[in-house]
Parts: sequence; C-alpha cells; structure tokens
Amino acid sequence: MFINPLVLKLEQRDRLSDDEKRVLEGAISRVRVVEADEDIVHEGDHPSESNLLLDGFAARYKIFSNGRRQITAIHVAGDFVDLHSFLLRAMDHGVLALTPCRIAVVPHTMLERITAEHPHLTRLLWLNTLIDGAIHREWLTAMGRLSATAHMAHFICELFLRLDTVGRADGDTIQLPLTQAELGDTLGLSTVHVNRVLQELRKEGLIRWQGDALTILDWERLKTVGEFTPTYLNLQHEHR
Amino acid sequence: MFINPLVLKLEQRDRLSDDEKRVLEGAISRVRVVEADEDIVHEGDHPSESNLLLDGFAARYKIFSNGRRQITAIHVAGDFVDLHSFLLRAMDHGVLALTPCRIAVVPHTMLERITAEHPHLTRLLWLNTLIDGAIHREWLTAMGRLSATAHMAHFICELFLRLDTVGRADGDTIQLPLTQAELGDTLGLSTVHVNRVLQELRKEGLIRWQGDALTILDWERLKTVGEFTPTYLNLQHEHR
DNA sequence: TCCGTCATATAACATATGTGAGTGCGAGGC
DNA sequence: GCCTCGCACTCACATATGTTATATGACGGA
Repeated sequence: MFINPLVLKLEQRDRLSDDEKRVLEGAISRVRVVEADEDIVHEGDHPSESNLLLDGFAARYKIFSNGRRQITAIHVAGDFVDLHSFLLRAMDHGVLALTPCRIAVVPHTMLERITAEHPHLTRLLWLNTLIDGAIHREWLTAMGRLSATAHMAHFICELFLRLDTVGRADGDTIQLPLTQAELGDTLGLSTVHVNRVLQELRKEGLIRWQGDALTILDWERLKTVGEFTPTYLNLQHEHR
Repeated sequence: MFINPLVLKLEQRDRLSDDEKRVLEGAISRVRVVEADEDIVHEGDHPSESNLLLDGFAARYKIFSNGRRQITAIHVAGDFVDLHSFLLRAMDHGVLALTPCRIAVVPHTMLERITAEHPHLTRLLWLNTLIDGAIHREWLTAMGRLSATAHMAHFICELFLRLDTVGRADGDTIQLPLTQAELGDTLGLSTVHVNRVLQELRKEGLIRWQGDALTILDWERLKTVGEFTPTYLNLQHEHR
C-alpha cells in the first residue's frame, strides 16, 4: 500500500510475486515527512537505514568549499534516494528535499535479510541502483557534449518520462517544482544562462513552464533538440 | 590466480573467505584478449557474459550521430567493465579497449548462481557497481562545477589512486596511455584545450607527462587544484 | 628511403556561457 | 496595507573554451 510507487516501478522491469511484494511492504519500519529545503540525509553520515521517496522531489548534491553546488540526481516518487548507503556505508553526498517529502524508511538490517533470503528481489534492488548509474552516465554525456539548450531539453524529456512511468504526468503536463537556480546546479549552468535557455525553448514553442506546471508542446522536436533516446531508463519488462 | 586484481580490490573493501575466493575463480569461463581500439562490448548488445579486466585500459563511451563522443568511465585492471549488463540486459553504451586488454569472461549464469547461493559475495559485487556510480557522481560534479584545469587535476588524482590500489603505481609515476583526444572525450573538452590545460599543469610544476608515463610532482598542490578528496572511492575496509 | 598517419603543439579568431548588478513581481508575515 | 524576500528576468561586459588551420616529430609500412 504505502510503497506502491516502488512496486509500480519494479513491476515495469520484471514480474514480482505476491510474496516479494509482501516482503517489500514489510521492509518499511516507518514513514516520515521531511520539510522542503531540509536534508533527508547528510553528507558524511553513516546511515543505518535507506529512504524510499513516496511523494515529493529530492536531489542528491555535493557542495564545494566556496559554496558552489552540483546536483547529481533528481528523485521522484518511487525512487530509493540512498539505497546505495546500505553497502557504501558513508554518504559521499547529501540528499535534499526540494519539496515536502513523504518517505518510507527501510532499515539496512531488512535489506541484509532480503539479500540473504530473496535472491530475485535482491537482483531487482540491485537493478534499481544500476538504473541510477545509467542515468548518471547519460547525464555525463549530456554535460560533456551537449549545448546548454540541448542539455535542458534532454533533462526535461527524462523527467517527463520518469514521472509518467509512476503515474505523475497529466497528459503533456507535469508538476516540476524546480527553481532556475536548482536547474542550474543540476545542469552545471549559471542561473542567468538557465533563464536564457528556457526563453529559447519557449520561443521555439517546445515547452510552456508556468509556476511548477511544465507542459511539453512539441514532444518530437524537444526529443530531437535534446538528442534524447530513453533506452538508458531501462523501461523494458524482462526477467532479471 | 587469474582474477587476482578483482580479489585484491574486493579485499580492500571487506574480508573474503577462501570459499568466496574460490567461487570467484570458478566463475570465469575463459580468458580472452582484445586488441587496442576494438570494442569489448558493443552498444545495443544483449550480452550473456560480463568482462573483468585483468590487464590494460578500457573506456565506456557513448557516441552521437554527428560523431561526438563522450567517455563515461575509464577502467583499469581489476575493474568489471560491464557487470551491470547482468541485470540491465541491453548495453546502453559501448566499451572500448584503449590498449590491448586481457579479459576474464564471467557468464551471467554464474553471476545468477552467486546471487542465489552467496549473499555476501553478491553484496560485494553489488558494491562494485555502486562504486562505479559514486565515481560517476564525482565526475558529474567535476564536469559541472570545476574549471577545465581543475577537472584535469581531479581526473589525474583519481586515476593515480585507483592504479595505486591495484599495485600499478611505481612511486609517483603511473602508465596512463591516453591520447589528448581521449582525454578530451573524457573531460568534455576539445583536444586543443586539453593541450592548453596540460601545459599549464606542467608549467606549474604539478605533473610530468612523457609518452605514457605520468609523474605527479606535487601531490598536495595537485589535490588542491583539483579539489580532490578520495572518500567517494570507498577505500575503507568495512563489513558489507 | 620515402611517405602517410597519428599525436602533440601553437596561433588567430569565434562564441557560448559566466559574472555582477539591477528591476519588478507576487506571496506571505505582521 | 506595508514590507520583506525569493524568484524570474534583463543588461552590459568578461572570459573560458571551441574552431579551424598549420607545423612538427615519431613511427611503421611499402
């Protein structure tokens, strides 16, 4: 019930038995709420539990001494924001709530038990972290080789698709509550340039972005501009 | 014997039992050699085995239609270059041999058996892919928020450390057989700018780079310039 | 021995993106 | 009803990095 978004996500990649769904449900020790602009996990922590996002938006980020910040991932409902801390132990980055977040807490002892008793479920959790990695690689190529405009288009395509697959798209519109400063920290741009790039995408008739509501006006051209192909999101249903 | 580099690497992160070492040894179906500039795995493949690098250098890369290329990872001895294909199934990028590579081949059926029978070993393999992810995140922040010079310094620090931990550093010198074009594709720079940046690091007395031999002349200042802290490489020995 | 190839190195010039400063608007607090 | 404050937006200007072209030397093949 609570963790529906995760089950939904995993079931797009492989079949889950009823038993496995029950185990996932049972792995949750409690549900908590984190306010916007608060850390869900701090850099340097050695957490003993992982956080599954039920609702809201979160970002993984690193901060430099001079205050510059880079966001390395945006998370939406159904994402495990720090599943990797189960094995990595020390958090090498922080996780920030961009909006109020409802979070299911999964103790690492439960994850350890799953790895001991449920190989198939273990592989699916592993898969989850592998998809994170695939997204990181895609972001790397976008940062390295796309223009700022193309990068932004690519980012918008990805977020739309990811929200759509967990049922959070309404037609061609999604709620994407990111400020332009946050977008800049995500794409590695200054806020000024983020603004320029958004103007351009709007002027070209590709998107509309009013408040948090982002509407894709021309999906085909947006994909072309962003050189976006969604294979890396691994949305195929396969036996894993 | 053959897979020593992997055992070496895993043992830096956690204790391996003799049984586990034996299982890892036995997972290898054969050893093959790939020539320089040949693909180890092609983008789009659905491999049924994964490749463990015993010797040589390899790169994961994506290519755009217009020929631009981005390298998303550099792999050295002891790295599993495509362990993720076990669960991701389709390769969303290619893996290229930068030098002649000696490779241990591990069938996915063996990996599946390990996940079924050896939970601790499974966690360590999972950990391996998580460290890949941590490196990706670090590269993202370096690309997004460091100057070209700092980025290069950071990259050099990382590669030195990674080679050192598998016994491939000779004092302050490593063999790093990357062309400036390949460096550009790795850091998201033009070859011209790669050259400028290397000149600068040399002029500052931070490195010497002659042929493949890269010597770090001033480790402290290089780390400072590259804002390098190695926590993300997870070199601590912990129970996982 | 000569020739093509590939990598490094430079130069002159073009441009995408950053910087610093400032405006205006809307939401929320008191 | 006024006052912040955050956020989107603009402008003028600075600069890091890309582009195109060329020179040079090392190397291997014919």
